[in-house]
Amino acid sequence: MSNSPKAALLDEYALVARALSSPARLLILEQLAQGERGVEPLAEKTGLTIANCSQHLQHLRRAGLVTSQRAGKAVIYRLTDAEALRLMDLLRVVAERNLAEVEHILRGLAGGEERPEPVSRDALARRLAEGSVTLLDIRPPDEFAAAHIPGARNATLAELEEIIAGLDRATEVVAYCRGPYCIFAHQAVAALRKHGLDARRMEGGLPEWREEGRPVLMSEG
Amino acid sequence: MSNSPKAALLDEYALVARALSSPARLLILEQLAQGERGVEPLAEKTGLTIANCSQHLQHLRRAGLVTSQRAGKAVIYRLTDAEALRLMDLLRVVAERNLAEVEHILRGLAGGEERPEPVSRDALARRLAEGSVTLLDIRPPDEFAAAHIPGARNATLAELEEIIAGLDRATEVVAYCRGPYCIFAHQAVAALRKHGLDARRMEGGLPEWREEGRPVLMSEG
DNA sequence: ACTTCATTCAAGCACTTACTTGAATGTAAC
DNA sequence: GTTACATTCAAGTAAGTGCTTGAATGAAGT
Repeated sequence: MSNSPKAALLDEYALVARALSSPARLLILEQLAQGERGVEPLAEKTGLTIANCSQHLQHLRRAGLVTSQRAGKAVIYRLTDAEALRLMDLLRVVAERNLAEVEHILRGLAGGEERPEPVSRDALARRLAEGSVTLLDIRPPDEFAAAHIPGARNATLAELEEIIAGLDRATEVVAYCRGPYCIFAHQAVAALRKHGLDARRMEGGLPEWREEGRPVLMSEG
Repeated sequence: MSNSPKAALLDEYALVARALSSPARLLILEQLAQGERGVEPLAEKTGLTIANCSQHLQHLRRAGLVTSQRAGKAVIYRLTDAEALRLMDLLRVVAERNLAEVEHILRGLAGGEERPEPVSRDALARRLAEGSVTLLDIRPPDEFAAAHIPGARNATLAELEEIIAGLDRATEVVAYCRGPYCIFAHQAVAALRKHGLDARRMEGGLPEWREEGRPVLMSEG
């Protein structure tokens, strides 16, 4: 029934899935989804040792999900293409739809607040154009500096409490963060709603926004 | 940086990917993509022992990719939703795009023949309506009997050589099979082209055709 | 209740994977 | 060339995975 070439193909497909089957590698992919990175920055952001991070990166490269390129002493990794991003997102979608545990965790993140539907990127773009929305970028300042959506205001979760008082309570707040696997926006929305503000998440994150060719402010180039 | 709920979410996403990271489970999913099945038929089709197959199925169920349901003494498994199908297909797309090994295997399947672009399901549907195409279903007879595209003629690879002589050489032949991971159609197209016929594969397989709501002839219901 | 049958569970084995540590590679600057 | 630095390699250990075997569950029919 299954001759050799079929088995060989399945091995390759399974290899791709296997590359996605480690939480550490998903963390790395989340970082790479935001932009290309060297090994050391990736290791620092993900909390892995450098050697371990390098091994994971090679695993991802073997699976075709990332590519690497030397730049002087450093090796720069990046996602191979947008399909990698889609694969990451689809994993999340399947898990959110079908796994009760995920639903439970997301409810916990909302901290008792209701969990409104996210705002589509299309809708957000329209409302940004007409100025009828406050956009918050809930990521570390260095990532905000590297790239963010024009018009967004940067705030970490820690800073959020301080700036809430200064926000216009009449306009809706939309929060976004790294993307597929980032929970900052979830937590920010919960905090904002706890203070009575009308807050929602943007659907997806910065990588998806950029992938669609929408405007992004970048630090270099 | 990564607090506990985030790690818990990543564990769940990784669990989904892990479920897809075994060739045996991909084989099972390929079967389930065609329709719901009990454990024993799945074990037989995939060449796994029943106990082993059952374990794989439970792995897939924990990942939310399949659901089960008792029917008398038997337990019927099926794909949870169309997202599972998309995930399977995206795995294949990434592998075909980025892994040289996959390209190599597919060239080998073509047996030296050129490898034409597949026919889109839309185009095939139109040409079926106007009768300008010969449609071949390259699957085992039992699977053909269970469900197939109206107007298709069933032929296994073994039978193909015999029927080639009887085919109208003026009309293009389109072959399809199980879907994402099935190579029967690839091999059939190579054999047909070797005999000088104008043959191409249908894009995807029966599961994708059915998923789009196109007509399917089924044995029961 | 007993038997039959499909499926699942549990234990054991060979094999693989993730992470750590320390050495090796390769590039750039002096 | 020597030194410094980023990354990769290699070896070792603990934990996990896939498959097999044989027993256990649970539903149907007698």
